[in-house]
Amino acid sequence: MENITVKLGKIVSDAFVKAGYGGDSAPAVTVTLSDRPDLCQFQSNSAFAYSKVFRKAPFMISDDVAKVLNDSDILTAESVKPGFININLKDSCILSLLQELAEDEHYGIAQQSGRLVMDYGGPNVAKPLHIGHLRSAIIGQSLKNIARMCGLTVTSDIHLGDWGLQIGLVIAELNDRHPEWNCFAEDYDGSPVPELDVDLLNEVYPTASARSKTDEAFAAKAHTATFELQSGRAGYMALWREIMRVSCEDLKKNYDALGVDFDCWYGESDADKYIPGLYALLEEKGLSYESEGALVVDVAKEDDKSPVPPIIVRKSDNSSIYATTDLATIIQRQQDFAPDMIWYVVDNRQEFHFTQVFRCARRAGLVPDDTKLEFLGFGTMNGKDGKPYKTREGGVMRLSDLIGTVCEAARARLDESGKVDESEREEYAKRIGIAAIKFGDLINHRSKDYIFDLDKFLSADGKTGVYVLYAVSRINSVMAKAANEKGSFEVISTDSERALALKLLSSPESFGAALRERAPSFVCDDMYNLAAAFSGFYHENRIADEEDASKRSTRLALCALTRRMITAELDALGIKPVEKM
RNA sequence: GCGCCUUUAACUCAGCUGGAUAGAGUAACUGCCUUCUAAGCAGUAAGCCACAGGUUCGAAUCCUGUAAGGCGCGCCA
Repeated sequence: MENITVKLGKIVSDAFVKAGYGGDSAPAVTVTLSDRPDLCQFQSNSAFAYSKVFRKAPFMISDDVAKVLNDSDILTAESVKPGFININLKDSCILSLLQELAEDEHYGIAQQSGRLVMDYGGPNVAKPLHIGHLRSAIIGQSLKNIARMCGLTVTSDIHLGDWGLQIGLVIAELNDRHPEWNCFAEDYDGSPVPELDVDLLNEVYPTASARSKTDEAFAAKAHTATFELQSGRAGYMALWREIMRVSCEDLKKNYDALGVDFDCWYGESDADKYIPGLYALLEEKGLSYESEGALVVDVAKEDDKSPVPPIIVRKSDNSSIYATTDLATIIQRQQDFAPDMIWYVVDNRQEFHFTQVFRCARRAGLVPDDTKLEFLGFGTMNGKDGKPYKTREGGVMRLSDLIGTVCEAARARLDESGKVDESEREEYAKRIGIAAIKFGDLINHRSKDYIFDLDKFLSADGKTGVYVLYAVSRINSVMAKAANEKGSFEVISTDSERALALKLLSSPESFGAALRERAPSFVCDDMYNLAAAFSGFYHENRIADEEDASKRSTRLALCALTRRMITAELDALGIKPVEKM
């Protein structure tokens, strides 16, 4: 289905031509939602642009165009000084557009095509998920859903950090503690390695990481272990597989709880087999050379405002580095998926690194020239003091702790209200908690830092995920009262009905905006506004017990369509609604 | 030092390619539950859009500069 402003844009554009303002030099005509809802529903400011080309006062042009537009039987137009064209849809038109929207299988979202690979999540194995991992997961998941709803073919890849120094650190630390383990023997025989558990891993990594900063000998051991692992040392590989088993199981559990999933659970290690080919290609094209013992590729450009140093593709100890695996992964993705775009949903602070990686990939021709490699950076979650969020104890908050705390608050509120059966409260509390967390994050623009306020999440008043779920549960409730009645769009009799209707018609555009800007906040914000429009409508009109049949029928149809649209938006944001609350 | 980002109401943030009176939520203050869920609705108050120039008929929005804060700048990811 065509977006409403696009549809109107064409009509107004035709009117410009009919009014005598055509030709190749004529600017594009645009129609937008009105900035002044008290004056009109939609507006076009194109007469201003036309006045420059046609050397005529804007008002004279808008006047001519409005006259033509008023011949239409679906809208009324008014020319307002200095040159605005104010447009209102006739109610009959609104009603038929609502019907069209209700029948559209894509929720009115304009469809596009393309193949997209998305890289998000990016957790390191052997490290617990903390709130620093939250944004990549939920922004990535949401962008994936949005892209799919817009018609794109998307493959998502978690891109585990499973092949770098962090693994070497864990191996070195375990080796120190348990030198007797079979996997550390030079002549490891392939027998099963000792079983690990996630709590152990979660403790070992931070310890090893801290130790490497002060203990040079230990750091050297970790580097050696990393290199030997990457070289395929059997005992280390066996231990690595055990680390992976334990860690991935735990990661899956955490991502499941968040409602985040991935089509591929590839890691840096899966790119390993493309590394020799990468080195060969770089060598063959004469791009790589040795510098201070490392293998590097120049990626500077003449118009760089500040010097861009060469990218290191192989460390001086011969082991690979994140640039290596990122480049090799591009080869893998090109080979497996031949995407039109690859999106990286990664912390803003990695932008420079990806600039280097993308430039190197271009120089080496790892993907066709028209394949887009995009860095979609996200901002940091800061505490109320504006610094990276820390718990009261000063540590980093575990993701599972955050989810638990917020869900507990939701549970307490459900217990208090008593609207939900005991048997369903736990599940509903989880959904409400996750909704609060996801909405609270996604309402912020992807690329900006934001202040994370746990108290705000717990109170859940106002512009929150809870508000939206509450609106949905009220729709459920009112529709249940008239369950045997289908509803149809017959008549608009109040302003709040019309406001809701117009909001519904414009909602699909938020998906296009979110996709174009690669930012779920557009859908999130629209969803809130739709829920708010519904709340106003709900309070001002009787619905299930309205006596006039046409009004009742229309209002029920509005409820059904609102629920459908909000549900689609919730779905896009990875939020599950609840039946009641 | 160089580069990138941010600066809008007391607080947290919107503000699309420049356009008509700069918008939400929170906090504050008023009203509204014997009628479909008050986790709600309606309203009041609150803004030299960081500062200074410039472009334009018109600037929170574009350009230049200044200030404050954040982030990044070869062998972590």
